[in-house]
Amino acid sequence: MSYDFRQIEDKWQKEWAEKGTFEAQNNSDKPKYYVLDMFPYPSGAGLHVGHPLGYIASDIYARYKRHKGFNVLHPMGYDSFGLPAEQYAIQTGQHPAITTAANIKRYREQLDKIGFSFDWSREVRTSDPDYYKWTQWIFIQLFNSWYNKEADKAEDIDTLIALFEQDGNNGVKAVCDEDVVAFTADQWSGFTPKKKQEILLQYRLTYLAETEVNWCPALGTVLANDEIVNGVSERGGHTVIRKKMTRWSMRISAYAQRLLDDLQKVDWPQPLKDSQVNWIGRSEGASVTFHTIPSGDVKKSYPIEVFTTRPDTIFGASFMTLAPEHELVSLITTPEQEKEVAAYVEATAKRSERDRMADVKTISGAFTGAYASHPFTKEPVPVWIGDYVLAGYGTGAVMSVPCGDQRDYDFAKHFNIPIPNIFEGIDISEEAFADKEKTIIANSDFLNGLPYKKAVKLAIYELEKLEQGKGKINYRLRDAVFSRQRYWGEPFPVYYVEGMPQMIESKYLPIELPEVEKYLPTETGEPPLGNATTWAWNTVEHTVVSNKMIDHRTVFPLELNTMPGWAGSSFYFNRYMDPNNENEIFSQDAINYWQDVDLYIGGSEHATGHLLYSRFWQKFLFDKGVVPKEEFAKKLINQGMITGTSAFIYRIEGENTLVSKNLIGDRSVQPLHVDVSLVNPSDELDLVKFKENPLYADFKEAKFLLEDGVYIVGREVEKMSKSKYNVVSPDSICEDFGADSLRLYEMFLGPLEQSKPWNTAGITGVHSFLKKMWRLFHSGEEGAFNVTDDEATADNLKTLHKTIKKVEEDIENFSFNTSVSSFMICVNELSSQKCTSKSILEPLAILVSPYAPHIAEELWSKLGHKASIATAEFPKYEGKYLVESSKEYPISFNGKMRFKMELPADMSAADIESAVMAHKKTQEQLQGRTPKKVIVVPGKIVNVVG
RNA sequence: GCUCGAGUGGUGGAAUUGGUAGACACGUUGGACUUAAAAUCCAAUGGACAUUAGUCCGUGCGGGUUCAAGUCCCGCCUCGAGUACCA
Repeated sequence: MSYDFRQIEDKWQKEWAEKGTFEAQNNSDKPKYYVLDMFPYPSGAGLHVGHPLGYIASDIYARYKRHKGFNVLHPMGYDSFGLPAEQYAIQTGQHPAITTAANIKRYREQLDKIGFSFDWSREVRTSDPDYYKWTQWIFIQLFNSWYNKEADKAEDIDTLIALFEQDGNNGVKAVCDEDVVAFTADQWSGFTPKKKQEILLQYRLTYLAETEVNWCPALGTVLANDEIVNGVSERGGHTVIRKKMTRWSMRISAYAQRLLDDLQKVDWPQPLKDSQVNWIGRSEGASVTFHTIPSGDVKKSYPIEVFTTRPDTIFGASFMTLAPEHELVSLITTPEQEKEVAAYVEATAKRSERDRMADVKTISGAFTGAYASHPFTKEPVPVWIGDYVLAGYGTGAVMSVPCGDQRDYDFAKHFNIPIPNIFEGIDISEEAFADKEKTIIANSDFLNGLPYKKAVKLAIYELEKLEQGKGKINYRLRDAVFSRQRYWGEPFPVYYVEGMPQMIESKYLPIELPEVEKYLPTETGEPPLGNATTWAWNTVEHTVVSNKMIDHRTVFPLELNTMPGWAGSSFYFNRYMDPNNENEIFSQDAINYWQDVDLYIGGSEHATGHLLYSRFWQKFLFDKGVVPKEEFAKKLINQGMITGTSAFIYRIEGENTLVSKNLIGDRSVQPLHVDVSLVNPSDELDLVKFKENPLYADFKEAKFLLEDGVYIVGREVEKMSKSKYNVVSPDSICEDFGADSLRLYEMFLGPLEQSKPWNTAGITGVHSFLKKMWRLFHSGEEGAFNVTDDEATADNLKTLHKTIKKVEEDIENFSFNTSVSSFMICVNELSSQKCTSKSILEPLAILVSPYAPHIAEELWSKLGHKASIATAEFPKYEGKYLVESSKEYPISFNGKMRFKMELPADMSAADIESAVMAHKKTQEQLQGRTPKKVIVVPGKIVNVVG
């Protein structure tokens, strides 16, 4: 019987499922280990061979840890809310829940075929009401919390109310809206309930705010910054414009510093940490307030607050620049400048974000006619507006120091604004000087002669004395918009009374998504949930009205937006610990046992989205005492992307003729994607199948220009995608070579973290390794199972232990590719040694089992074991079998102090030692000195360092 | 522009901490077994000269440190990823 992978794989996959082999217990004497994959969005296209790469790696590690005696949690689920299902619903009327369920079924079938050791009893789906009940619950917790800067943590909103009652908001150090108004305890108690709610909303960790949002008209929805790439929507590439809307926001900015600091606590890839650091964008400096000088036309003085990282250069500030959107622009502009300013503001508003970013070189701006008084010199400083100042960063206004900042310099040159030099011994006639380290300040009153750091300190000190500034740390990280005008997302547990948001009590959760007739926004521009009016009323009736006295005529009673895609994925890793708990998000026992994720594997594209939001929610839940760890994942690995290798045919322009790649010459041709399944590994197109394929009906009558009778296609590496016809599905690989071959091959392809193109050609290598391994256990014409109790030879043991050592090291270092090589060497050696010893083959099966679990399991059972190989003990490495030796040799001396020495055969470690000593002596005679260091390279050579 | 990362045979990639460069695999060539093919097995496979031994050159380029450099240092080149008027 030969290696029948189909039969073996079917058998064991069934067995694992039936016996629940991989179900983890929430308590155990064994140490715990939590291995997690980023759960997928179940798209309609199914899996291609690129998707399982990370899953295979994590599965190998999970299986390895089980062999090492750990109680392993290795779950899988689906991030099943999302835009594609909704857009499909808009087009076809098919309910997203139905398409999503179908897609999940397909995903599950595909995943099962690969033989993963997932604990499916813990599956979660973010679109499942039993799951999003807890997404809604966390939202309520966030609403009922504020961020206490003094304690540096989130606290219950009641503690804030207590503070207000005691002493107003004087002395309350909170992260809150910028425009909170001061009030006393007396004033607080005098406020109407509505007024109190308005104030509290400015402190809550999730709050309603009228913000400028990224509105995508084509998708009819709001997008987060990270959903926009190069000014267009990530999905679909549609135009995005700025628009003011009332949205829910998450006060993630409260956690900016902790999100930054705690990166040191986690073992995550440096590039990923770098991009989070960059995204958070901490910069230290000062906020400085300039006051405008009243004039005949504008009688009032307005304070303009700016943020600068260079307060030391304040004496070089020769003008100020506001973002065109800045709220003071209309207030301070003088009548004679009004026309010009209005025209400029309108022009920038028209330009999309994309245009503005694409063209950063063109300098534009307008003078407002206003002047502000310099804090120290009291000289008038002209106030300009310019689109190089961004409304969304800092205060949307800058003090412009042309001698120290290239953008200010260019602006000043363009508009003929003076460029005073405040740097000692620096020529600024050509460009600005921005080197902090070489800065010595001049022409700056009390700052003269000081270097950068000292000047910054003194400038801030003096500004504080004038009450016109203070040291400040600014973050680029903005609060995250949390509302989407979509159907297929979590509904908010929110209703409104007199326009103020109220939380529905937790006991009524989940607030389930209603059925709607249409998945588009309503005709009045409300979100899709606005189509479900009975739902809205019934929900309020059921959860609120029957319990409280609420006026039925309150305007729209329920929140009609839904939550964004990242809501459900920001805590799922914790829910896996106790996924079927109906009463709690998870039991304290479960979370205290599993604690956090030990190994998390997923793509780097989530660096500033999912991974940042998840850290934020984890920190919040930590503050509230819900989770015991402040970071949710100790170690993280980014697997690389497997790209596709597209194939091209070439049609001669204007003719129905297809020309083989190498015959194109200087003909003008149109390259067309051709399905990669029609091309063999030698790049030859299968002309028969090609002509039969209805996709290529246009070419039925086409002429072919062939080389040596075959059509050679062109190749190019691209992202795997249906539209490029370069998708290779794992199912076809499993069908042809088996899941074990697929698993081994994906690992063998190259380092896990590296991107690489898929190329099916090489898979025969790993496949024949499996066949060879099978033959170690089976012999004769019929291939009967054949393992003996023979004692292992020294060579056998050496081969085995060498492999144990290598494979163990490789797994610990996540170098899975090289361990596959080790398996091949091991099997080659054992087969040339004709090893049939059970004492060798049994540990070998365990060694291979994380990589090729089906064949290992089969052999394990044939060796007479009743229990699954999954928990068999990983074999121990014994170094004594590894002493290497080889043949005789002459000692040579090449004049460069390098000596080669081959060691005699059958030498023990002690013999090698004495040979080295003898060698040292020889060298002493030759050189007249003793070598300091001797290095033995296993096998053949001794190098002596003199 | 800035920040990371990477450049090794025909190809994917090995190379422990500075210690035999090219493991392992694909591909190619030759051979065995076959009527034949497939499968399997064996051998060769960085380049050049020599074909018996052998010698020289070789890890993007140019320098340097070292007995010894793919690996460390300095200066370049190329490619990839992320990010970008962030004051």
